[in-house]
Amino acid sequence: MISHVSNNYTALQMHLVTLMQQHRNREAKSTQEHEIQEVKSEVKKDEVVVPRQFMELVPHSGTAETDEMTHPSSEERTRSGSPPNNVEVASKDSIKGKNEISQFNQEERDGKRIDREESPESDGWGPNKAQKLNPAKPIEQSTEATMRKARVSVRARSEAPMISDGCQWRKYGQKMAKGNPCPRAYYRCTMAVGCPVRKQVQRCAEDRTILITTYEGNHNHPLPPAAMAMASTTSAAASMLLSGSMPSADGIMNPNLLARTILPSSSMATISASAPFPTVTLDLTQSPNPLKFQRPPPQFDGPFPGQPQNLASLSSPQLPQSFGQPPFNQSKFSGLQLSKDMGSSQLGHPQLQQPQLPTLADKVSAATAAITNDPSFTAALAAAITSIIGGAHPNSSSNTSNNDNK
DNA sequence: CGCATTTGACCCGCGC
DNA sequence: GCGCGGGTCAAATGCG
Repeated sequence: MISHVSNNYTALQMHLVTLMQQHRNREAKSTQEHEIQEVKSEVKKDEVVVPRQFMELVPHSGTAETDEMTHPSSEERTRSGSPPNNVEVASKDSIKGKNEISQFNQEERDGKRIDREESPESDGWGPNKAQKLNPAKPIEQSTEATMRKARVSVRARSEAPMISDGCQWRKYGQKMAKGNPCPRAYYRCTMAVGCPVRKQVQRCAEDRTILITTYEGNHNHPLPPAAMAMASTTSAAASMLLSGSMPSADGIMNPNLLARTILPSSSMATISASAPFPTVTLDLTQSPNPLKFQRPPPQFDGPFPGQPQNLASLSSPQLPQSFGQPPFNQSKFSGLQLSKDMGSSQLGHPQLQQPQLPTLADKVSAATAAITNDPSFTAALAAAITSIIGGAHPNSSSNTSNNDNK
């Protein structure tokens, strides 16, 4: 049934894109007789709905990260390297509440942002310091803070005090969090001087075997393969969340809607925008529970009951990519249903599962891809999970990630 | 001795 | 304005 729904949904998307393109062509012809401003407004409208988000999301995929690996220093500085930085541009505009962005403007602001962000980083990580340094730009600062606060949280069962994720971390603080008898530990990345990435590690209050690791920020240095998976997840997640927060007449995407979209079907990846900071949660603690598949399919009865078209518009920017592989989505999606209860067993024996059966990462990727049609996000999710599950196998991690990208 | 960790102090935002 | 909680700093401490 889910495959059927997915089929219909895909067909609907294709139809929508076709209509939009026809509409656009017609407008382009007819507006030759109209005023130039009218033409501009149409074009802008289209840019906001389709190419803009496409432009933001695509570079955040694994390929962008790979570029960083091969050209770490110079590339990083010119285009700032860290995907959510682009997101910041989007959210900045979202706060300003204007849909007047063009690609040119975006580049221009990107340049400004680099200059802004470089100084606080070289000065240390403190957002407080950053705020003190630039007291004259409250709006942009708050947006920047929002960008930086986009987080990826990973829940996994582990007896160890910290999950090995390929990076080097230094503990810089520990606090007792309210409502949790277990202390929360604060770490920052020490693989490069001035790397802004931080993470928090805390045990779940309800189940202390569950370790909750929350990542924040983007690395400013090349990463080992195992660490890259997690980093790309952070980037893609932040990208997804914040690009979805931008306003438009069509309501491109709402994180709450997205959360409702992903949650009921996979129960593995959830997105929360209601938290103090937008957070993606990867839940790797799911115990086998076949009954979950008895649940009804996702119902879009969320906070936006009258706007099912939001879902279509959110996915449409990725259509050119996702349309190239509908069989991929569908087949893997059904694979998820068949073998989801392998999730916990794979945690213990990742290497045994790969040759014959789809990996857990494949399944999550397929599930989220089928729903979101966002290749960069789903690939990153899959890579992250592979990274965690196969923490001792960085090669398999990167391979799986690459395969997912393909 | 150098580095990492610990831990109390401090800062800041937010709600009342 | 005040208190609270989250997050960070930095001196003290521990460890190899």
